[in-house]
Amino acid sequence: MTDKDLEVYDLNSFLPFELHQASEHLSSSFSQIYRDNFGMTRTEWRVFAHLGQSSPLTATQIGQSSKLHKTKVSRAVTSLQKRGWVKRIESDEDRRIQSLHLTKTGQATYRSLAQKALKFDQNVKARMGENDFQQLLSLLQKLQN
Amino acid sequence: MTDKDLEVYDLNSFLPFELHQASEHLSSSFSQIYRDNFGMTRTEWRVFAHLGQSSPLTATQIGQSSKLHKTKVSRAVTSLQKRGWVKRIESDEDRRIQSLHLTKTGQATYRSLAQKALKFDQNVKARMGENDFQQLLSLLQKLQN
DNA sequence: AATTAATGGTTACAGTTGCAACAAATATAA
DNA sequence: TTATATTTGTTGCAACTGTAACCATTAATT
Repeated sequence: MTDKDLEVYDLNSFLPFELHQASEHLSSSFSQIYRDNFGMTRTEWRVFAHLGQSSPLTATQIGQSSKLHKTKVSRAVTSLQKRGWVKRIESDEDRRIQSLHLTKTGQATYRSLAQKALKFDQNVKARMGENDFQQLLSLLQKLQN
Repeated sequence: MTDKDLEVYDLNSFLPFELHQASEHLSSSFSQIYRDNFGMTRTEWRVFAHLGQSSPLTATQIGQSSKLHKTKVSRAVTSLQKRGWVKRIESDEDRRIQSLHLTKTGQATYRSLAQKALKFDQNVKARMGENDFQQLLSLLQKLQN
């Protein structure tokens, strides 16, 4: 194998890998918080947070904006509902659709977790520096267009 | 809920979410390639690529640098070995350790996939622009320190 | 109106995963 | 040496996941 070949086959900066590792790094670190405090799985937390930020949402909408598979969303919603954090309201116009909301308890739980999440984010921001943090966010968004 | 509260609980730029979504976006897009061409799973591809880039590696080393759980690594190695892409060589010095290599066939497969991966990366780079791409990579690396 | 297609969401099943417990080998301590 | 702790890697089991098939409802076509 020549040097040129080595260059060609070098994946040290393959973007999907770097993204995955950075993502795993942060997510697994934050997962301790919702797991230890509320026994949520990663999927449940993601769905829950989407509902905390804007509700009502349909399952399909959550799937689109969270990029989670629809069966994952379906199961997470069922589980969150069983624990009393989410309630479903059937639509009168289209009876296939349920609009999903947080319950009172769910809202309180969300506030607690969201505050921890923001604290977490601020730690990262402090470590990276404000500029780099903002730039990273905007580059990530740009990537998805 | 006051405006100030809303601001506090807004997670629209929660970094773990953005990273996850960007990561999923790219990974699921590239996964078609190794799945369709070689029937590899995502975990297998990650392990395989690490071995393609530098070998020999031990399972523990792969786990550390890929940030994959050790059971995932263990199972991926077993599977890759069964398909004839990876071989294990037991260490004489420490018989707990196996050094892992690609076979001849594995190397050829790696070259094929790595080229596709680089093409994929270059597409992303072209869409984002060279500068943004490089900056994103370096910010991701910075994040993990 | 009757038939067909499309949409929202759930579920059965098989495959994948993470945790905890484990065996085997090596390192450390008594 | 013997006992204890640590490290490397695998496995049983329960939980989680993706695919495909499915039901119910609504939209489009005839």
